[in-house]
Amino acid sequence: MFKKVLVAEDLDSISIAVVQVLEELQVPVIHHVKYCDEGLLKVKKALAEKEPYDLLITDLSFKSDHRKVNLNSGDELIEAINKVQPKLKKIVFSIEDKSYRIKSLFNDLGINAYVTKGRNSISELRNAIKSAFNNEEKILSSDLSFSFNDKALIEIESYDISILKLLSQGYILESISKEFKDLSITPNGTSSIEKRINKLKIYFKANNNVHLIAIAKDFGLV
Amino acid sequence: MFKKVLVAEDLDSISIAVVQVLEELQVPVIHHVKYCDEGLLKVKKALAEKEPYDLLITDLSFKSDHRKVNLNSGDELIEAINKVQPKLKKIVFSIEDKSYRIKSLFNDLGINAYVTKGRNSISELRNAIKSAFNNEEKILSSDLSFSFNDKALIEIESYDISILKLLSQGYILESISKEFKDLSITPNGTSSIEKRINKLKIYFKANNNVHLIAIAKDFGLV
DNA sequence: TATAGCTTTACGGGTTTCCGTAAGGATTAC
DNA sequence: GTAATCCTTACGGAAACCCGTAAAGCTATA
Repeated sequence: MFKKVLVAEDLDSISIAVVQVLEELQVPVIHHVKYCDEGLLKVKKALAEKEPYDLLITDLSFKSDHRKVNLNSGDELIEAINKVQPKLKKIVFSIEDKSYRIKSLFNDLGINAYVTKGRNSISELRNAIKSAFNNEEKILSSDLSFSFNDKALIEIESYDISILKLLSQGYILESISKEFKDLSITPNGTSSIEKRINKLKIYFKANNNVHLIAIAKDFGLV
Repeated sequence: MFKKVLVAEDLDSISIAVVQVLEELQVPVIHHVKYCDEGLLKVKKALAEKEPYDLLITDLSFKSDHRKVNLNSGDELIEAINKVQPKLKKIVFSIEDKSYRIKSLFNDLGINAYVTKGRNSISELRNAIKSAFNNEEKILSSDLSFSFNDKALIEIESYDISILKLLSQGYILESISKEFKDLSITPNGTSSIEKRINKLKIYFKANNNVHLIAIAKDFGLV
């Protein structure tokens, strides 16, 4: 079994249960942090001391409070860790169940397992830890119904997300076009952007921009 | 201390910790349900058997799965329970931290305490349980900064929410006006609705309708 | 009843979205 | 090299919005 595991989870009510699982599995060293920044620090320190972690279990969303932080989310934490210890095994344990988000975690951040917080998530988590230890790949908790071959959501790319984000911030077409030109994102003609928005509206069956953004919010795309 | 407590919480990772707290406080009877429907059933049954619960601790949002349910949220559960056992003490334990939502829980549903899931929520929860037992009123976990005298959000009423909801569903002004006439909600002229939207835009500092809905989604108003 | 004050509705013009058509440019096929 | 195709951009008219102003309706008060 794993020898040294780091848990990044802000909610104390949840971390208690996660730590319990690890204890059951007889992991000798279990560390727990409530902030992503702390997590990165611990990983770096462990590396420096030549006693690196061999597993990270992290949540995605962390509440913000008075404290100033650099890393705001599990995504950012993983991205930062990938720069210093890319081979660290990573399990994400989160309430998020949007396939788009989860796919990008596997494809872009190289996580080993994804477990959704749910009614039986503790046993799912236990299994995921075991599977990860046995070098299985792309482990998904069983209540997630989508498959990786499902082309539907994968086709929404970062370009679309950028548009949706700016729209949700109150930008009008012309401003988006300008912004894209500044960032040299192409295509950046108002017309192309309009067309892309149109595709998104058809795809998500939205009546208008307002509706589209409401749906995008529901899907967790922005 | 309380003698018989019902916990409604779908996430097993959290309910474990909640039950632990109750055990520490030496509550003799602790029941736990993962669905709101079950919760209502248990309350009714306990009443019928003349051994009613004296405390409910419930989450607000419950994940939906294959199972068909009548009650989808903690709000609905409380509303239903209020019809059969209005004097049951109620603590809400949720991640939600939007003052508008929380205020309505106290004012409309008569809950006794609200504890946000956070980095120190277990001790907050313990304190809230004790305070509720001592008949304190309107108990708020300490990380919530708003006050009940704060007029800001309380002025957003159900009329505004209705508008925001329809907007987020892709309705245009004219359709909203028609819908309101059908439901005999007044005012229902397109102009009045437009004016109200305008107020909301000023209030939330939104540039346009798209922006407004994005913000409303963030605030959990729709 | 008359008047003032507020709310609701109506109206109009400027802006943005919405949606179809088409021109210009790049890439691919042959 | 040329044609076909796709992608990007431009344009224009109708619909919906944004926002200010004014009329109509309601309520309270004297």
